[in-house]
Amino acid sequence: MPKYMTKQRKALLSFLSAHADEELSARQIAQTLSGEGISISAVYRNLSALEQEGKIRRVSKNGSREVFYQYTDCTACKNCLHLSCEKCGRTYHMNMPDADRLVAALAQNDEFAIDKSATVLYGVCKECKKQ
Amino acid sequence: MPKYMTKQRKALLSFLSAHADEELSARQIAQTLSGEGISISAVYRNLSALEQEGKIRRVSKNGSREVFYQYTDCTACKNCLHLSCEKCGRTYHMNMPDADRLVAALAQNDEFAIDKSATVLYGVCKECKKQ
DNA sequence: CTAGTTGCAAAGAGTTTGCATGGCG
DNA sequence: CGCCATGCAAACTCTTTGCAACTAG
Repeated sequence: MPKYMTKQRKALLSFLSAHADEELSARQIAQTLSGEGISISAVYRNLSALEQEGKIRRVSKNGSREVFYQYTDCTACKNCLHLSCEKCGRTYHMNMPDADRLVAALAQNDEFAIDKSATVLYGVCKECKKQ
Repeated sequence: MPKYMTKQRKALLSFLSAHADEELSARQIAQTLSGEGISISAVYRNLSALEQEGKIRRVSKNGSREVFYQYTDCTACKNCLHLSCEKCGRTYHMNMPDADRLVAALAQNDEFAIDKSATVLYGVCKECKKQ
């Protein structure tokens, strides 16, 4: 819950919104914004704050220790599945009817109750498949 | 590809096979086996070797930097989806027909080609749901 | 015997934290 | 002006690596 709008936070927010739904590492962000005069610790502190506010999602690939951040209003999609493209790194939000159909199918066959908010499906998206 | 069967490797393998499909951290393993006279570096080196041999899977929850290891022959299930129970931490291997049906359904609706080997579905398993 | 393994300690990478300084409101 | 946020450097955690000593085959 930030109280002041510092120039560092402003720079971070503007950078993030210009790269919505992309996977960015803290290093990547700090490096790009180094010209704006923001330190790596300020980046981390602001990312944590944004995460707590629900404006950002932390993501990581299975089995990897690398963590990325995504500017995505996650309060808006508590009930949808996420698809992550391995080529471009973009996250797609699966609309609820489709998600529910998929989840229901699985519940029926394997008696496994999927947690939609924790699950991410990896693959290749429509756009990247074309190329 | 290990050449010698040292007492350390023996202890590690016996511990792992006693906890097949469970998620274990390197620390956890090293701590439990400290009585057997195995150092943390030997644990890491052996885990890496086992991973390369395909006898172990590295897993991590989305958004977390914590990595766990699972004694699971992953060469056997290159073509099946994995279900991970958030309660007991066990991994279930979804049989291929079901997995393919799910993947096909998604490909049709959203034109997204799922990568089965990279995807893990999180939720609660049959057993844990009962309790 | 001799090459693969181990233990230790040092080196790394990524992230967090304490504290004095600086700036938003 | 007062409190919040920043920068810096130190601390931390997890993992990897170099090297000499040890040991399985």
